[in-house]
Amino acid sequence: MQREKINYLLKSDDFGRKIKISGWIRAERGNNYVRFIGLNDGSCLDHIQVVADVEKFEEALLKRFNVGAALSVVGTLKASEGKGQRIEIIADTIEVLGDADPDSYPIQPKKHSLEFLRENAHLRSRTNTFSAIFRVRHALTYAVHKYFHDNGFYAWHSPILTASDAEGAGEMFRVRNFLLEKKKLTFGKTTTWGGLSYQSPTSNQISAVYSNEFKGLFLNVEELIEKHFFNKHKHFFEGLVNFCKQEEQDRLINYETPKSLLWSSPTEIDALSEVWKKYEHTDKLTVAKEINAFFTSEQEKYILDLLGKSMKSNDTVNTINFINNIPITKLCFHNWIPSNLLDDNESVEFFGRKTHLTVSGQLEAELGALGLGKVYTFGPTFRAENSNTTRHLAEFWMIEPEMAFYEIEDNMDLAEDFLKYLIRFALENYADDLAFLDKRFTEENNAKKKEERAEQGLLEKLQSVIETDFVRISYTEAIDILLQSKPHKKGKFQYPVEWGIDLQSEHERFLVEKHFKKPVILSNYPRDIKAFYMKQNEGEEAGKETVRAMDVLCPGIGEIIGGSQREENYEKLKARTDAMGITDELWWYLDTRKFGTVPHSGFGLGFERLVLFVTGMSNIRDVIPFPRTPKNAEF
RNA sequence: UCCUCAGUAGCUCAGCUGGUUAGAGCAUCUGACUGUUAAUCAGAGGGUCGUAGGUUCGAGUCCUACCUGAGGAGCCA
Repeated sequence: MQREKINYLLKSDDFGRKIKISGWIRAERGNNYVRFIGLNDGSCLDHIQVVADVEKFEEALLKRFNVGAALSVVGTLKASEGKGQRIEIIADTIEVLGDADPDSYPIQPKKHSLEFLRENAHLRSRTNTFSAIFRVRHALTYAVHKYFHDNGFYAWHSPILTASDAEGAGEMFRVRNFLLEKKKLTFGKTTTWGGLSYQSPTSNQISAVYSNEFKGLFLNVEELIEKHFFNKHKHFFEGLVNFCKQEEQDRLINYETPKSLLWSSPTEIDALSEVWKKYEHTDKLTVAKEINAFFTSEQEKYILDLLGKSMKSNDTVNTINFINNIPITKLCFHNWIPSNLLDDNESVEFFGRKTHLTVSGQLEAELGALGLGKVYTFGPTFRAENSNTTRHLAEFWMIEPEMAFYEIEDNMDLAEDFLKYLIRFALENYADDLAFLDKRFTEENNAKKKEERAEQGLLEKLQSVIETDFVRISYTEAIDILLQSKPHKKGKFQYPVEWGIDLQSEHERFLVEKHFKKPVILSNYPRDIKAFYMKQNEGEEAGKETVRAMDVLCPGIGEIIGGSQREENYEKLKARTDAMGITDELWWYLDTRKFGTVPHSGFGLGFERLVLFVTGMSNIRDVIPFPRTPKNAEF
């Protein structure tokens, strides 16, 4: 028998028909005679009510109908006898596909905090709110592709791994193959070497070290050695020294095999421990000398020479050299020193050069547009910024259309039309989910303090966005408005307003939420606060040069789109890349201006910010299934 | 990374200027109830008060450090 979807059944009315459904129990009530089970299969927001006559089922089976369990039900579709739902299913047979122990299943049939559900992100798609959010997210995903396809764009897969770090869009994640590190010891755990166990530092301890004792990351070697090598991890150090002593380089690099060889001589450990005890409270140079005496071979001398040198020096370079020159310390120290300080050696790079995770596919998208006419990318992007806000993620999805023969005004037209289309698509196709989110939004909003409340409901807001024209003003006009605004005159802005500043979020919020009360497109920003590739306006007085940038700001979430017309003039662009010292690296980008250059434009839309806007959620971590933020990559 | 706030039962939270045996609602378990709708009623179990130090005769409460979370800022999408 074929399983039917609940969203379909809830709309049907051919009563008396035998059907089969499967889903998860969302609600369960009843008495000694009859049980009511709310079953949801994710196909829609509502669940369908399954009615089970107690006498038809074994007591042992009935006991397994707990919230969260998965059932497969065969029964008859009927008009409901009770109030609250139109139809229900009188069950003939019920099979428990998967039990959910009520003692340990975390999702209860009650309202959970978003924080709690975030920590249980693997199960949160089983809740009303999150299933609605993710269905809307799907709607928007689909609408993006549909819009572009219908409007003559081609999907363009720009690379995720990139050697260019010139986009200027924030910190990047380094991509490495870690062939060496793969062999390193296990850290943050108790490691047993030759019958002795060592508590190695955890990453938390290490970051604590960086944030406090070594602020700024300029490691004072003496301190490092003293505090961490000796004091805190002396056992580890003892092992380290011994390890250096015994292992040849090849062995070190092929670390997996020789574990059994590591501690062949317990007397050496004892001897070293004695040395250690003697000098525990004396200065480290004495310790170094004493250790020096302990070593005899040429290799040992070499190590000690380096150790001694770096102990006397304060600078990072020497530390790194020291660490890199002793294979085992290199392996160990990779846990203690940010990897970007180590191994800028191209020979160990997988791609033969430094590579990163992309922060933007724009530069490559331009290459596509300057051949295919109109292209768009829709893929993941990565920012290594330590940002902890409700609108930033380390991994997020970005949509970047890029169009040849588009001036800045065409770009704005597209951005506005595109946004409206996406919202309209969601409203038309996922009305139930949005109605639910609207209700939720209103409840949340009413719980807020009066001055923080949004004036419009969610649906009302979305409707107004698709019906009204976005405000379009220049940066200069925006500054004028701000200068004449009440908060500025009363000194309420925390940051001063003057031509040339980058607008702070308090300024943007004032423009969008207080002054215009609708989406605003700002354009023509000062050149000096924008990226190198933006087209420079002509005939402007010195010090007041602007570029054809545009930002679309939306109420509640701020900047949702950032874009520009691109500089298509080879000389002007080269002047900017020269100034930044990236001309050589970007030869291929400049080539597009050398051969058949044309005016072109594009923008980037942060997909999660769009989902935030449409769902009315307030934290970006709740609109992506598994958010990545600093210190969080669970799931 | 900075600022502010928070961390007490499975969840949400109360716990006053330090003072005897740390509480409530929901959830769970047991029992009652012929159609429930966040079911209802009666009872039971459930806690290293984020971690480590410190002050004190005495710390959930005060101090210090760290960890984690939230909100705001910066960076941006």
